Parts: sequence; structure tokens; C-alpha cells
Amino acid sequence: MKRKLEDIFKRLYSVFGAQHWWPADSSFEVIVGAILTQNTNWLNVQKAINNLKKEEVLSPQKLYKLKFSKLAKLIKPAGYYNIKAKRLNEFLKFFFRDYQASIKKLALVKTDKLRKELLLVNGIGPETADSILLYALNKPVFVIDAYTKRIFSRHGFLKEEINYAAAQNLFSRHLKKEVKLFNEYHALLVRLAKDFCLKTKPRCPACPLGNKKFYC
DNA sequence: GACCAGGCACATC
DNA sequence: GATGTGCATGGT
Repeated sequence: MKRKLEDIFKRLYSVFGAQHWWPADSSFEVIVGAILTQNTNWLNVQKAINNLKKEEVLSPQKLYKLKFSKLAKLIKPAGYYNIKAKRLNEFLKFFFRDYQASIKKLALVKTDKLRKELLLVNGIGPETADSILLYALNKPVFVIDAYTKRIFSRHGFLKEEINYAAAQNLFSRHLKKEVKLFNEYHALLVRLAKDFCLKTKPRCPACPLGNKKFYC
């Protein structure tokens, strides 16, 4: 399995190259993006983030001071805007209360401890927590998402109904715990799903993983 | 007009 | 503890 997972990574990397994730100007922007992108197309998230930038409120202080209705309006393109405005505020409440809105202080916390704390924030689930740990704080945590599960289950490496922790465990167990590797691997899977699988339904004639019979 | 998108919490059984 | 449902916009 170790060999297979490494081989898949090499193939993806040779086809697509480095993905340069996460596309953002700051760690805080990564966190905001991680919450906004929940079940949402990234293009829509970018629009919401651009709105925040234009209004010059993309900092913990300014975002926290913003009226709820104003925040909701600005992030509207990302969908679920009422829920997401609440989730951003829930994170900010935690961020100010426990870490004085300091990314540096956040990054000093032991990964397992911080992950548990993030999961206690209403609106932050496993994928969002892990995206924050990996892409905002450079912790070696493998991010699982719907694409990852779908691709690897259709290729027979894991069961479709596998839960988050078990899927994550598979990668954590067999791969070197390196930030760079985990960063690229997840990003490459997203790239594969977007650029091949979803565009070539129901078949994938040029599948980089050699699967030509069905799409992932 | 249907279907999908880099989830999550909550209700109900 | 499994399963269902609401949340909502914009692109294809």
C-alpha cells in the first residue's frame, strides 16, 4: 500500500506538477477560505474573499467588528452565507479568546491539541480543521475530502463508506509525515478530480492513474 | 433546468 | 450510531 500511494503521488505530480496551495496572501486568509469553501465551488469562494479584500476587512480585528448582516452580504457569493458568517464568527471568538488573534501563537500549539480545540468550534469539522492545520499552519496533517474518498474508493484502495478518520489513517500510516508531501498530494487529488474525472464523465480515457473504464 | 461544488450541525429514528 | 435534511450561490 505504501508503494501504491507513493506511486499515485508520483504520477499525479509528473502530470500536473506543483499546485502551490493554498492560494492566499496570509494564513488568516487560508482559514477564512477553508470555512467559506465548505461544500462550495472555489470560484465562488474567491468572489467572497475578493469582496472582503475590497472592503479591507480581511483581518481578524476588522472581520470580528463587522456587523453580521454586513459580513453575510460580503460573503454571499460563497453560498450558505448566513451559516458561514456565523461560522466565521465562531472561529474568531475562539481565536481572540484563546490566542489573542495571533497566528504565531496558534502555530506554537501541539498539533493534536489544536486539532481537538478546532473541532470544538461550531462550524469547524474534520476537513476544515485539517485544512487549517496543513495549509495555514504548516502542520503535517493529511486532508481528506469528498474527492479523495471517491477517487480512492473507485480505484479500490478504500471502501466508499469509510469514515474520515479511517481514510486519513491510511495516508498517515503509509506516507512520510511531510508538510510538502501532504500539501501537494491533497491539492493534486483536487486537481485530478476537477480537470479529468468530472470533465470526462462517464469515462476517463486519459486517466493519469490508468483507470480508463469509469470516472472518479 | 438539473446537477454539482475543496462540509457541517442538528433532528429523528 | 446510522440516516436524512437544511443551508444557497454561481458555473456547466
